[in-house]
Amino acid sequence: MARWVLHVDLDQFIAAVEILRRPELAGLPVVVGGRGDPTERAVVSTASYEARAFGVHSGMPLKLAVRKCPEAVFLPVDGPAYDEASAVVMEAVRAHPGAVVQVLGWDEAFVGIETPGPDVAEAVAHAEAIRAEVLEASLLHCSVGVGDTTVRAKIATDFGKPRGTFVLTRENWFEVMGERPTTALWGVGTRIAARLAAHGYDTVRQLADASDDVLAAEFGPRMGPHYGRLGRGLGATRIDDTPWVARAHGRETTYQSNLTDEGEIAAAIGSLSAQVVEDIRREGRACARVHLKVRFAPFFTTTRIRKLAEPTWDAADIAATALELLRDLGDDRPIRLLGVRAEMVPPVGGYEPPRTTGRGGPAASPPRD
DNA sequence: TCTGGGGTCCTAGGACCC
DNA sequence: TCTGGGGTCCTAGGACCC
Repeated sequence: MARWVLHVDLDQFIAAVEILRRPELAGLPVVVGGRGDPTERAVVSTASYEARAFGVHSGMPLKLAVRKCPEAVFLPVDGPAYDEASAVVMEAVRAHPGAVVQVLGWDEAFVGIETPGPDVAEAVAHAEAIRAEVLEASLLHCSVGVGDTTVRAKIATDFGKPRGTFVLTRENWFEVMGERPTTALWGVGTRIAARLAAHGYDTVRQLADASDDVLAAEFGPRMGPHYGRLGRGLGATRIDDTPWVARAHGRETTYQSNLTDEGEIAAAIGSLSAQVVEDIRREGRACARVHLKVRFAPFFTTTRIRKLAEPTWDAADIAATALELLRDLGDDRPIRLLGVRAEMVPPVGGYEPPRTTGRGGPAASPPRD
């Protein structure tokens, strides 16, 4: 018997959902982001493959996207539509025989599979079946990475895109990844890569061979060795389908014109706090700590945290604490962005694994003792 | 070009207690 | 006068992912 990790990832998910309900957009460059107005301060959530051919990609300001591709169709983000499509997809994945499913976001999930024999072809057969089942249920195409760890499966998916399957295991890890830059790893961004490069670790293979002592001295006793393991493709081999429990909910808004007026700022914090309270009420857990995030013009962002004397459900308490945090900053530059986050009282007994799911979260977290 | 909005986790250092 | 070592709690800040 062998254990495999599959990573299922929908192709251009958000754009695909939009094209599904507006078939006349098929084959056109489609860019989804913000309110769909490329003159506003907002960024691209997803671009269709046709738009990507013009150099448009996720995270790019809409203002830049429209320059790169003036003929693109710009659409607003419609979260509820993606929630609905995602639910259909995940239901199809969960229905696959033997699948243990850990959802990572709207458009991706890990699937644990056990096969009778050791041959990876058996895992690939599951991957192909899941792709067909997802397509049948949702009319959406996906790609699947097959691996012997979460890290390898996750990275494999990119090589399978679009509409394909790719296998990445101990057997071909270094052959495929060894000479690639460390940023090709899930969990290594440009900052970490720069610090690794300062020690002479530029490629995945160099990181894999790095000394744990050097890594620990640079990144700490937990994260250092963790990066070494990433370089070797190591990660979880077993998928945990424990439902994810939110730690916090937050709301933030980038204002089309900067805020300077005190009353305007207080009103903005009040509105954000009210939205946050709606979200934590749905969870049934009170707010224990308030986080304030502020981006001052031109582009300086900072956050502050304050624990509340007593957990609260009251938006006015949260707003008052957020305003206090802002006042304590003593910075009166114009504000581009405000965010209020409510960190919730942990459930009795603390949080169960998995810790790294929900939308976002550090990709492959180091193991905890 | 001008940088969203939703998240999670790690590290470091200070305060405080024993 | 000089001041250990362990533990916990808290905040600030950084990093990453989708």
